[in-house]
Amino acid sequence: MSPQLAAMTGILKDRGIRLTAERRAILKGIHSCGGHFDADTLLDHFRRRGDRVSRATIYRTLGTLVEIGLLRKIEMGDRQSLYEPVEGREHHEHMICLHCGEIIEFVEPEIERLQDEVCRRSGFTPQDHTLQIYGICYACNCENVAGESGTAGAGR
Amino acid sequence: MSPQLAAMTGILKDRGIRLTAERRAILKGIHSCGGHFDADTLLDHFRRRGDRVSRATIYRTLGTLVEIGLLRKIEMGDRQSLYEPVEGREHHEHMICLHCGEIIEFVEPEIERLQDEVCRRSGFTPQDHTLQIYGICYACNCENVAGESGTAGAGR
DNA sequence: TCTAAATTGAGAATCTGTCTCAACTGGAGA
DNA sequence: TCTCCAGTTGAGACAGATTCTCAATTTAGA
Repeated sequence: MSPQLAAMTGILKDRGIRLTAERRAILKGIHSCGGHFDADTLLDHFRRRGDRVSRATIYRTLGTLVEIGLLRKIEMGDRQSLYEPVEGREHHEHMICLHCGEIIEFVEPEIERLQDEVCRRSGFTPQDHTLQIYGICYACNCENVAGESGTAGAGR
Repeated sequence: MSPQLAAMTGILKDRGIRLTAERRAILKGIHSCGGHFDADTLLDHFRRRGDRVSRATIYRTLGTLVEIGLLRKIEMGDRQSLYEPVEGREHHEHMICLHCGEIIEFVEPEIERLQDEVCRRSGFTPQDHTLQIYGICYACNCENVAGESGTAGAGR
């Protein structure tokens, strides 16, 4: 068991959340997915491996993991939510490539500070925020310059 | 017909988009709604007035208006989209009160500038972005200090 | 006025996600 | 190790927003 996985299961135990076979599988699945993933990807992952974890359990468990701070939920606007492990990483925002779907993380503390300032000015108490920049990533830009086959497509 | 409405219909004509009775009604409805609205609000608006515009037409037309830049679509994360007229207004972001649902607009050019800088650094070509801050608005803050009935509720 | 093409309406379909409830199970205590 | 029960699960119904389908209708140019 990887140290991260061990840490996660430890946190569940500490919180008095039962370590069921399904939850173990989901934690493992999250790590094998790497970065960002959605509920359906995880469901497919289990189906392909022959593990049986129901849709309801996946959604429930992802919700629990968000609640206890092990995952972060990112609302993508295309009415599908993505999740990403938090594991002590800095709070970051996302650039999303409309061409290849790549998600690039970035950290810009000055933006965070300005947001806080805006809130203070309006007497607004911030609890959470999302900043997403949609556009074309470096790789797709290069490709397009090379290929130049016309419109990039990829909705939104 | 208001000058804004005239301008909007002019834009539709210029684009070769047919001016049907339903589209006229939707344009008028958008203006009478004022600020932010969702597809369902618009549908209700028509139902109450006795106008008959189908749900499909509303969604289709709103999509068209976003496409040609007359409306801006705001994804709220609770998997319902809001729309707002663009009509030459400055690009702004939103603070959303989790308690009363109030949407407060704000402009912060410095944040925009920093975003552009981040993109430039990554070779990312930005096309659009969304920044939403969730929290508790001034009015609800005051109310809570006065009432102090416990948790504010309102999920997320 | 005619006509082709665009648009509409009604309701089915889809897509995420949540809920229900009977069956199951982890793990604390005996 | 055994028991027990509160917490969990699975299957599928359900929900809400949005999109799709396709026949009927309408717009706008000729």
